[in-house]
Amino acid sequence: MEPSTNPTPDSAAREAQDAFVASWGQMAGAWGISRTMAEAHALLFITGRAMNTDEVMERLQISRGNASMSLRALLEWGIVSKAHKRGDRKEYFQAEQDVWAMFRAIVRERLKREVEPLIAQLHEIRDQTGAKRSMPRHTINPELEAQNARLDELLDFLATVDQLGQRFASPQGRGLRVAAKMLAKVT
Amino acid sequence: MEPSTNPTPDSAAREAQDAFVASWGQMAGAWGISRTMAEAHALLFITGRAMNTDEVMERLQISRGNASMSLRALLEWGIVSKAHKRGDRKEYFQAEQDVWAMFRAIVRERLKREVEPLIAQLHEIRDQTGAKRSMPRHTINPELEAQNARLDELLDFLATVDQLGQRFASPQGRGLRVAAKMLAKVT
DNA sequence: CAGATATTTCAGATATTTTTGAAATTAGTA
DNA sequence: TACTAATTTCAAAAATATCTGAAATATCTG
Repeated sequence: MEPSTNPTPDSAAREAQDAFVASWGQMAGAWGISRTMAEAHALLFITGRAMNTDEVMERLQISRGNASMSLRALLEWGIVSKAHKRGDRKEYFQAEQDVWAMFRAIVRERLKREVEPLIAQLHEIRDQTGAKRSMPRHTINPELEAQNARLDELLDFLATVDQLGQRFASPQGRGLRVAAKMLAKVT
Repeated sequence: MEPSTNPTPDSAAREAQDAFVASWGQMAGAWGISRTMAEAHALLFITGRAMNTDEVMERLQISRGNASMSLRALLEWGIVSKAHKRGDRKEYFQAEQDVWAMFRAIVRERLKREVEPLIAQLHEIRDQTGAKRSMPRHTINPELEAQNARLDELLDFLATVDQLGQRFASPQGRGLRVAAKMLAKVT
């Protein structure tokens, strides 16, 4: 004897997992990643298990290629890591279980991929239309000056975001969690 | 005499604008909004002018329908506002010029659209598999307990994010700018 | 090393999102 | 109110992004 213990063994857990995967997957679009990638992450996170490619494929009903690419991407984001099982040649994947560490990894990666390149591009654009201070008098053009001021403001903002992010999302990053909890309390 | 002042009057400003629009537009995908929406915002922000639909269409080379939808979406995000010119029946649109106010509006909107609905959904899922503390003894299932603990951790995290966001991105929101500048300095 | 298994890659197929453009609606003017 | 201009809507078209599946590559095992 072994099946048919009760109505269903832990189908409740299973259903909750599926619902979680679906919810997490819905968010994907709004954050610029593919649904599958979000779902794979959700599955690994909520089950807390290390799963191999075939298990993920099966559970999410996706192709091998898709599973491979999605899991790789999650590794690159640093929120999933590899694991191995003795006597099993397959690679296993497990999600970072510390929610704050996961969040820090995501912030770090977005800064690196999106904010920093943007800052670099904006600096180039800014330099196209004159150095920060003092230009030859005759060059002064109020419109251009105003435009440059807007760019400078934006660059200043982005630099602050980047600095703050760097500091509080550093891998050890005691920072954020403590700061957040503290700030959240202060009314 | 009027054209051909020099090589080009303020074509430099124009070129910088185009470059800025392109850079800003590139980010769109990663943040889950359409390229056009980002470009329209970039255009209004960098020029600092109030423009009507036709000007935006012309400048970005997009259709009327697209311009209408994109500008409307920007209004809903609260980072663009309407303006009117005397003797002109057209609606004009201008971007919020304060970068920090713009950022606050975006954060507020993302919390409302993405984080809060997610929290609600996760609570439902959480409730499916048992109340937070104390269950009938016989129901205890270590796997399920662990899964619920993960959900609780995540919910706790999201609640903190939401609270913090609410506080520092409130419309007046002195909060963030000051806090950010302060925190950024502390080494 | 040879064979077996696992993983990656990527061209083509699918699915999703975005855009167009013209008809319907709304708002302004005389 | 009748007319005109401005704006919105939305079905269909176009553009993008995502996914599949099988071939190519890499890795493991004896």
